[in-house]
Amino acid sequence: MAKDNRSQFALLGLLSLAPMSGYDIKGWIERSIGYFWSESYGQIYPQLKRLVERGYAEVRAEQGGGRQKKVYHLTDDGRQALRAWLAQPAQASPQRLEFLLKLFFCAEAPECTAAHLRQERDRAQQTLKELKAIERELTDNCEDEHALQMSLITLNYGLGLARHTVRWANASLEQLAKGRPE
Amino acid sequence: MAKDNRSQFALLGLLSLAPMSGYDIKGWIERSIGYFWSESYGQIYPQLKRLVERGYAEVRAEQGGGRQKKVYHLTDDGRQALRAWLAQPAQASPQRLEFLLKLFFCAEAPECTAAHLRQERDRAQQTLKELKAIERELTDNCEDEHALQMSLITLNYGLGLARHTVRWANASLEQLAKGRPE
DNA sequence: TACTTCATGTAAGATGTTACATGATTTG
DNA sequence: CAAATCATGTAACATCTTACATGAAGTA
Repeated sequence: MAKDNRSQFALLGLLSLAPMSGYDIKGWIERSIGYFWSESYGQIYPQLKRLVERGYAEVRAEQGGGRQKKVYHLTDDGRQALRAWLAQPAQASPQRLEFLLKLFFCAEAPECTAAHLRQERDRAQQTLKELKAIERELTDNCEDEHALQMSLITLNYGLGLARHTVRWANASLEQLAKGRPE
Repeated sequence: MAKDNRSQFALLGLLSLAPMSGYDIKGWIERSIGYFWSESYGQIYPQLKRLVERGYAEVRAEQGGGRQKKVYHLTDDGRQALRAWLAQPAQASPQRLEFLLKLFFCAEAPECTAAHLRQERDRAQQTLKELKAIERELTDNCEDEHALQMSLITLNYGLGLARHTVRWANASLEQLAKGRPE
């Protein structure tokens, strides 16, 4: 496993939950960790191929119903690799928050400030709704207790973040209104 | 300005605050927006060249003291381009939070969970310190009132996020301890 | 039949980091 | 004088998204 390649480990992790196809993986990501991780097909399919090359996964063709589908199963080596990665401390994730960048420079266009704040607040409120949907999905579909606990921990991070964003945006809008009554 | 190229606009924005060299820009970023944006020299220097090609900035050689230095000044066109970008709504920033990814999959290695939570808490506490330093730096060095207000708004986001992270990590650690007394 | 969803994949290009090369100036 | 900092840049590589190509199966 060359350098670090986080996509690879994201796939490994998903396969640790259940055998899946590339298409399944995309859907799973969106319905579970989409609020803090994403992968495109342009990553998924080539990386799955590499997992097989490295012996971390095996493919089995399945046609449960009719459509042909390549289901990837984690191997023991794959599980080992995942565990080794989990044992390493996480690298700091350099974030790039475009809305903050725009806000930071809004001294140059003060009339745009409120719109950015409102947009971000609305976005966070939307996220809040989606996270609650994910919460239901997880509590219903997850049989593994450990996995559920981990899901709820990560979910709580997202929920708290979204709430913080709403509060912050509202407070900033108020402050803005006070500072410039006109 | 081809597609969107956010690095380009980050540079434009920084030049709107003051004329700067590539080296200055790197330092400025670290000392002001580093907690939500970063650029490497590999981006900065080529992009500055492109800004000049597009007429958004002008270079003036300066040796105020001795070292030769290329100071980039924003042109009117550059300021226009920046304002046009600021008027557009910010795109959603797809985040990739590695520590959440690891936590999410920690059902596979439950013994690693607490370490990840602690690491992230410590990281957030460190960030908190740094943000307070940035706060001092800004309030002291910033003469433009608008710019200061924008800085404080973005800073408050960071402060709130860091505090949320600390609280969340501690709560999760507690929950973890309760759930598995051994 | 037409549209949507399921399903896999590739190619091109944008984006971004790391490591390296170079050398002047300042500080200890 | 040595080390750190100031200062600019490039090349190689890694990463990631977008758009496209293809086609089967289910649904209106």
